[in-house]
Amino acid sequence: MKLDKLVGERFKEKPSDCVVDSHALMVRGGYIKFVANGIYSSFMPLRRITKKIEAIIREEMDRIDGQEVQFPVVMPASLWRESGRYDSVDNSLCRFQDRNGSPMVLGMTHEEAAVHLVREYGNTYTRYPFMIYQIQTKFRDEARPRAGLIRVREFTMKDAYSFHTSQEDLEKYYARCYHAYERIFARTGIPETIVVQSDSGMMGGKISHEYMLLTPIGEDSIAICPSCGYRANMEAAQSIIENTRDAVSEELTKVSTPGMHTIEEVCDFLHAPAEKSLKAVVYQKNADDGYVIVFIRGDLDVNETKLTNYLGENIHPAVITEESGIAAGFIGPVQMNAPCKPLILFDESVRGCNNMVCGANETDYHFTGLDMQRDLPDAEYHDFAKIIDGGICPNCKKHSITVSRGIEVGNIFQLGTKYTESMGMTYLDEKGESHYPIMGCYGIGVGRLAASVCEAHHDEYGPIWPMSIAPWQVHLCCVKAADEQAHSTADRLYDELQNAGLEVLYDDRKVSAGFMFSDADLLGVPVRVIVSPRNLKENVCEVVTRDKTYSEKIPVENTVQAVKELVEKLLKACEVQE
RNA sequence: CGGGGUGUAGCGCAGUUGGUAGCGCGCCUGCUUUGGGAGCAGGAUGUCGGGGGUUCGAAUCCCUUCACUCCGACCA
Repeated sequence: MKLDKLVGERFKEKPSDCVVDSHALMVRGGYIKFVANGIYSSFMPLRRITKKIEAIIREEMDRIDGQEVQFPVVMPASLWRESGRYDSVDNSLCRFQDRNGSPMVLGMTHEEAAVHLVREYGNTYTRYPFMIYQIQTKFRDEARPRAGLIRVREFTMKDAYSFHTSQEDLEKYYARCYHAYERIFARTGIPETIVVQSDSGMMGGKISHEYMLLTPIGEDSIAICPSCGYRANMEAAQSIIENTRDAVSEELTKVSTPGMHTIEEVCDFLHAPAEKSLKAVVYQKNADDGYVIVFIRGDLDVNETKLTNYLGENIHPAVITEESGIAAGFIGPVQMNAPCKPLILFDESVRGCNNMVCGANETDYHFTGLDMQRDLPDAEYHDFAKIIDGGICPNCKKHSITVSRGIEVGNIFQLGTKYTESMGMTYLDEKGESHYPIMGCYGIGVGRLAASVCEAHHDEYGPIWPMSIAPWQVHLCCVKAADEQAHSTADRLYDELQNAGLEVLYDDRKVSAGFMFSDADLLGVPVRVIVSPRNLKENVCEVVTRDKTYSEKIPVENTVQAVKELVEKLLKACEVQE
């Protein structure tokens, strides 16, 4: 490929709406162009990268006996009504009508299509297990796309669905897929990706894991225990608190706290530490706006995923109205008799505590000396708290938890029978009895993976692509292309490098060296060959790597061989052992 | 969905008593240059996000609408 014919411009200035590096570099480097909110077109360099990523994914899926299929992007609503998701999913599912007025949806995920495809095929136990996968466009009308390709509305995803006749068989296959995913991320250049336990939510599944690339720009928070290796998405991490109880319980006393709404204000005013206060967090159920109040230790936060899972329905932060009778800012568990009849829940962090500060359910008043055992003997406690940095590891019980940010580049999920049951997929076992197959599902966002590799491997000048997914393997620069000898030498090398089976991007534009090198940096090709009159005086070419770990002057006649060996070495470095 | 911000050339931005639409980069032509985004000269590019209003006159003032973006909520 000649660089002067490459469609897509590179430019120097950072677009003002880019806040993460991978986004800015992909726009500046001529990889993507913004089309609409969360929707991008890709130029050739990114297309070449994603094709290589897809090829790696295919190899690994095929290695674990996957069969590549393809589902439609547009599906009839009836298919989604079978699973119940046509009504249950929020408006991130894009619904529309065709010319006949039939309701249709754009595929945001393809469990329904997968079950539909194999519903008849899978009617006998003899055909299990099997896995089908596709690499295809998804559309999710996300509320808030951000960070370039990290979170978009239209994207390419590899999604896989496995079908089993027993939980044991699913688990066995799940382990193979777990391993295949580790290989995929290692081969695409981010072996540092970690696996974390994740929330399986209300999906009916039991176990799920997410593959996270740790980076400050990530959208997920991950609890990690360096001591024992425990790793979990914060949504799923159990919070353990050592409750303290003073030897002497004070009297429950109503005190005036005029205008003190927040925990900080109240605790400052009463000279009490936040750990000795009871915070009320108010939610409403999405379904009927019924109020839910969670009492939690003042210094902790509610993990809304845990709360949603406990309730079995979705919630949102409450709008506290006059009619509800809730005294916002002064809510407490004692003498709570608001007309709206809120559901009262207690977090484990306040179990059995005494001498606590809490609201008195009366504007401008709090109680001191609350004793959970004495004053609220019937309280039931559940884990609703967010795990905190420095918190107790649920596994090894040490105070060792660190919280980091990460990008979710993939997930695997033991789905169970949610879709096979709802969609009526059954098989007959050897005794002639009918059962629902058990499913697993496994996803990887291809574009997000490309952006994540860029995020993990770049410098201020551009991406540094790993050889395994680089848009080209070699970037041939002819500095001072007006010089006849240099140009003819570079032309010859271009042919010879290609004849040696290498993917070459050739820049023979008559531009300044600085301009040429800046473009090369933005394109991030791992090996660069520089031909110039200056080098030719010594009869050499410069061969350097984008990451600057290698820089040699090679005699011109040996250049092709040296470059080929270097490329092979770098390719090999991306491979993983069995 | 809640709260903030921004819309002026491909990109980055300036533009207040309301009076002919500007700068830098990029682009085109020519010459000179050429090892980390070169110099000179000339040139092209705008429904000032859209609609409505006030006014002799609106990028500028008013109303309205749309888009993008950031923080939060949501995320099958």
